[in-house]
Amino acid sequence: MRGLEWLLVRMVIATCSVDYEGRLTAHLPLAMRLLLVKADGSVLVHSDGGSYKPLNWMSPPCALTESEPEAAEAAEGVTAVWVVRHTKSEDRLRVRLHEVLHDSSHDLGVDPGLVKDGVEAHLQRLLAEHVHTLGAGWTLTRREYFTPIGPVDLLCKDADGRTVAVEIKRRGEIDGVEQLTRYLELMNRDPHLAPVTGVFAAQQIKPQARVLAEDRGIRCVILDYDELRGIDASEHRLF
Amino acid sequence: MRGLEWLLVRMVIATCSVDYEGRLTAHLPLAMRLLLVKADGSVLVHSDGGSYKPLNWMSPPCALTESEPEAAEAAEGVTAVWVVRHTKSEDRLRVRLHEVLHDSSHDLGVDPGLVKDGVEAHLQRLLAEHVHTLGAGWTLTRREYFTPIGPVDLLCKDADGRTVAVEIKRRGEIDGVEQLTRYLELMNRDPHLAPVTGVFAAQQIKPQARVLAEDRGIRCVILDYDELRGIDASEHRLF
DNA sequence: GTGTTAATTTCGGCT
DNA sequence: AGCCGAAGTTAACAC
Repeated sequence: MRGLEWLLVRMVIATCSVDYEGRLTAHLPLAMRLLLVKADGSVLVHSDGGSYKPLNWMSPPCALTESEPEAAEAAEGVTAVWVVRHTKSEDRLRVRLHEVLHDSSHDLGVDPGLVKDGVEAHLQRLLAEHVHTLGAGWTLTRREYFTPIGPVDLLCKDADGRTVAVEIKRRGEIDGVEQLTRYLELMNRDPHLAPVTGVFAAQQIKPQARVLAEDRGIRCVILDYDELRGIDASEHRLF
Repeated sequence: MRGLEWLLVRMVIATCSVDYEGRLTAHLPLAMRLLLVKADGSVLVHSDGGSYKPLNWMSPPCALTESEPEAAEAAEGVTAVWVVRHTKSEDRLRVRLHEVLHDSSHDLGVDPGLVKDGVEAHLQRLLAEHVHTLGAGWTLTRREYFTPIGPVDLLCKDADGRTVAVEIKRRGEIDGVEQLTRYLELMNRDPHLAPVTGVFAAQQIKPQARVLAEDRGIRCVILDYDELRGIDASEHRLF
């Protein structure tokens, strides 16, 4: 039971080489690196640069086995060998440690978790409240209008009462255009709804997505999150 | 100049709260966490669980400023404040440190980098060399055959001289079928190319992707990377 | 549990 | 430098 274990993070600074075998094969030559072993057995191999992604890693659920090096390895300077095996798949990570400069463990306890704001769901809510930004006289029929193949983000009517399906993305790519196209095809088969036109609304629209959308008669609209949010200056400044 | 700096990784274990403002707004309540500061100024906030992704972070290029807490913060137990600003954008990360249990820095030096093998590019090269595995008498016309909406992985001719477009994926999902479908639609509009049929080739094909592909008359082929690579038994077993 | 979609995606390749 | 597609994507959410 995880609740009975110590929730420790282990930090090791050591020269090491790393081999991964699983969905692909990968190798890290001998160098000084930071090794993190989390409470759930997962292992992260970090260098001192790059982004948050480790050079190599093993995701939970997995288990670490620490063992003595074989004679041939010891002769090359290996002082310890870690083998991390994924519990469900055949993925394996092997870390050969040479010189260890630091090795400490710390109890972190449980984490309350991250609170987010400003993702796609918020864009949808904001645009639903300000649907007039899509055109004068536009009105909202429904948010999350359900079809057999999934929900249409917004169903609107323009000033002339024509039905418009709106697909909202933070970043507009080809996938989103395909998604909206499927909805439009389906809805235009329904004589109660047809004709339905489409709007592809996103904070950013990639050129290829725009070309595809406009080729299919779908209008592209760039959304400005701050503008939609309006001057809600009530929010306090953190910085 | 980065070359003149010490390439250090700093590891801090501390109770802290974290606020991020940038592409979204996010907050981490007060808890014990691991903070990593890399040589390029990037910061990672890790808990003791989850995957390799930090709870919160700042990607390079960025700069960290460590400062004293304001009086109100100090009264709440804050002992230090880190502000990490992204150099190119308005992204900001604020870490309020309370109790610090560990704080050490280590020189890692430069990393030789990761060597990968077995990704999609290799599959494409291998299948191009062994296009006969798709059918007796098949020949390769072109790799990366360009269309206005993107490159077709392989363009082949079958034993009867009919043109076939091959889409290669490591893992075959619906997106890949949609992609191939778009290519086929486009190419079949061109009287010089039409008729063109499709092959969806992947190491693994999800059932829904297979159904969609076959419903559209696209043949599905499972690729065996080891088989394509041949019996290169020279490679030694690591595990 | 399986499948689908979003992500502060990150990362590499190519134009 | 920007754009595009893959990733050992990971993670959240719906069914």
